[in-house]
Amino acid sequence: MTEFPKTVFHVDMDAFFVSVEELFDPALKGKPVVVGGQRQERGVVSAASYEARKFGVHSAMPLRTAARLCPEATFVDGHPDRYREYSEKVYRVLESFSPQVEMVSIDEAYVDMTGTARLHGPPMLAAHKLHASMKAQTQLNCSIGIGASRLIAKVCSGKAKPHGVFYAIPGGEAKLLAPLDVRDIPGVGKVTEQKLRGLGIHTVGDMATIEDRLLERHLGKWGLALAGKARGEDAGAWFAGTIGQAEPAKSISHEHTFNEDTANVEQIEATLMRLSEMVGRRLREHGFQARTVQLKLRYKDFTTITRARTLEMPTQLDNEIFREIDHLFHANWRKGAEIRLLGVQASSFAAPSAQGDFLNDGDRGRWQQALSAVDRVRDRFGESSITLATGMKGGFRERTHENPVGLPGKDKPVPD
DNA sequence: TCTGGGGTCCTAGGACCC
DNA sequence: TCTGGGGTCCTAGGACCC
Repeated sequence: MTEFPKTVFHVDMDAFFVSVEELFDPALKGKPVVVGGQRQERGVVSAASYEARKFGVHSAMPLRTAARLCPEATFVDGHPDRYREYSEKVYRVLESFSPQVEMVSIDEAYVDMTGTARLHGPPMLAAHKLHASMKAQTQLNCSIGIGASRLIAKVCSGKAKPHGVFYAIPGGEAKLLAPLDVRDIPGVGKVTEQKLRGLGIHTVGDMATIEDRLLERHLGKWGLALAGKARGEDAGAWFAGTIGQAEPAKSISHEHTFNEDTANVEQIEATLMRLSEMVGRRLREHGFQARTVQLKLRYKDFTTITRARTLEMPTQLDNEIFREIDHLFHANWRKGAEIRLLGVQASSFAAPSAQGDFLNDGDRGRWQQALSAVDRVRDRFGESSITLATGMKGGFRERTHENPVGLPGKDKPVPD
């Protein structure tokens, strides 16, 4: 048996959000486009077209900054549903090239192409076939990096942008990495970069000359991992590991930044209720029961706290989540202080409990049934068709928008 | 020009148990 | 009796990614 050389593709969609928006509005093509919100809004750029990038606009930049740098840009709200839909199309294309596909984000994936030469030809040929197939089936462009490990492939896809292929021939990894800025290594952010600069380390090559223990002392576990490998030894194994199915989620969260800071308790509680509903809904969708519930609170001055509580009984119910969150809020809010952001997170998922016990559990059972009914209404009429009231004592109080739907109190029948 | 939203992983300290 | 140490759970904060 011949050992096939490990061949990993890192496939990165080009300006993904912008490209998807262009499919829905072809007039955007060739123009500077900023996705993420309107020009005067509080928020940041999710994605910028290559035309907008020429003006210095890039993702994570405040929208208002982008508007100043590029006044002629068209600002577009993001459409997560569209991106998810296209992400699935991308996945299906990749899956037709190899069974080992791992989406690492909505617009990026690792594909293990080891041993596929008979089917798809050598790596460069396979990559060009993938380009063509991607374009034909999704109308989108991607960039492809090829290497003997995830890290090498990832670095290569960066070099391939836009709409190119970059192949690191096995054996040349250390040479490829040496001139790179430390910041190009995934996992090295602003803070780590500054620490490294303080040690006189600017490139991956510099890193190779530093003693392991020094890196470990300054960067901990991660530093140690970087150290040996920067020398090129075992470079092929950086982040090597099985490429396969995504792991199940470990947490589910929603957060909201107010357009204007607020200390209005009703507005705050309404927001916490809405966030709790969104989290509960997704827990039920996934069949998860969460043991830990966490509140996130960011004040006007950007100081941020999180406060968590682990429950005796895991839950997936909006009202139980909200009860904990509301309690955490009142126990920790500096009363009267203006709030910029609120967040609700659920984590520590328990194995799905015995359904029977749960459903027969009196009050909780009724809530479970009522919320399932709410989920069905939302499936049919949209998210905004129905919402629970805040300050819920006892059963539901109805509060509806355009599409009024009555919710049951706990003694009333559940509608279908 | 103030700084989104949804995630993962790591560190560190305290409680608690053996 | 004057004080060990390992393991696990929980909480809070922070770095980082797209």
